[in-house]
Amino acid sequence: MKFTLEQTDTQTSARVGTLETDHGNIETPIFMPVGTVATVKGVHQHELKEDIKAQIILGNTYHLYLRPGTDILEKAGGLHKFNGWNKPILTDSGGFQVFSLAHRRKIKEEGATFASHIDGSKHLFTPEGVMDIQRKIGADIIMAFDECTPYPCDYRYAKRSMKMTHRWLKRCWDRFAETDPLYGYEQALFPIVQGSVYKDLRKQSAEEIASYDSLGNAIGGLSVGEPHEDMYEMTELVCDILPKEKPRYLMGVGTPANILECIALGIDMFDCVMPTRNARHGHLFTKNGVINIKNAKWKDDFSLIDADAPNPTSRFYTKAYLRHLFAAKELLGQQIASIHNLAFYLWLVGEAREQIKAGTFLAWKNDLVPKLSQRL
RNA sequence: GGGGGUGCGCCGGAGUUGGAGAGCCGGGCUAGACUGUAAAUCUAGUGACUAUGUCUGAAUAGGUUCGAGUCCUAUCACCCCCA
Repeated sequence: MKFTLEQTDTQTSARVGTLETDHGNIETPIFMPVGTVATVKGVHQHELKEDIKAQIILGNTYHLYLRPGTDILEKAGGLHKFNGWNKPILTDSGGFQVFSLAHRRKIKEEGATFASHIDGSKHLFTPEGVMDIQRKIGADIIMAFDECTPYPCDYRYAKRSMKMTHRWLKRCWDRFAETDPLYGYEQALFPIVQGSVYKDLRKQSAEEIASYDSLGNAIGGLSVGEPHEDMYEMTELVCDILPKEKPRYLMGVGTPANILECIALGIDMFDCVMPTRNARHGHLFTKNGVINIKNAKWKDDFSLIDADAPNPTSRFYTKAYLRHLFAAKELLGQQIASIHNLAFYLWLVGEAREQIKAGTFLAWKNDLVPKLSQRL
């Protein structure tokens, strides 16, 4: 795996690069659709490739380990073969589930014990075990096992948690180093910066993560409810410390505006459930603002969902039809909306890339950001 | 034509053995939320008005009663049985 930094913006810290993997190249900045349980909900792989233009998708270690289970994924020959997606995959480690399933788990130095959200069975996730599971799943990029701290989080807890995440990282790193990929292609382990919203902790953590000879680095523990200013401040601080020649992945972010602002701060990779989850709830993103397609005002609006969209699906169906599908609770509505939102997110990062290359990124971003949150 | 039954919110249920209702549960409708997915989920509102309150309201019109959605009479509508 190799990252080439091709260009850096002169007015901001935005970058253009290419990450080469054994499953193909990823042009950064990039947005990675989330496919927690081996599927980007409601979207076919061919739609991801042809309509949405996704270059890499996510899976989740915790969910895939519980179902279908690593034995099935090994028999299939890895997640790529199992779900038919032959481009790059990144798996999250289960660190986010330490946060989101907080009341179902206990954290110890050894690892985290979960009560399965499916059947209540108990499972111990250790840094070593999570590396082994991710070897079996076979993603191109795998994530260190961390604790994603909640917001708000008091300083003492944030500091103690961060230090444990660092110790867990060492254990992940060692296990990763002493094991090999199972399916004949390279895997890369990305460590994760923590430290909540505390500058000194973020600095310490970024320095610790930067000391590893990783192929890329991630920033976690943000977009958990903190003010946007805090998110941006922490991102900027951490980006200044992380090595420039390696890709930087901001985990779980975000809104279209968040993504543009964080590209400007030097982030190369993003993932978020927002485009897919909100799509299923009738919330569409466009470059002119957001549409709640369930609203009555769209019932006889026969204009296209997004006449300017780069993808065919958004230029094929009308708003009135899509609203009808949501009103009737027809599955196709959620599928169309998911394709639309993901295609918009991929357009957004692709256009950002072009604007950086052209030297017009800052003006373009500043013009677009206020429009993105307008309600249509 | 005769007999029996049922009528309250946009709809479907529940409930009301004369005593507190703008009112229980679903649905529908109208909005809102959603950031490394326990999420095709969750929350709120949904009689009117001059609106932190007031008024009207249990098919319609009367009656009995301190008090009626509940009892009585008539009418109307729907359902069932008989002819």
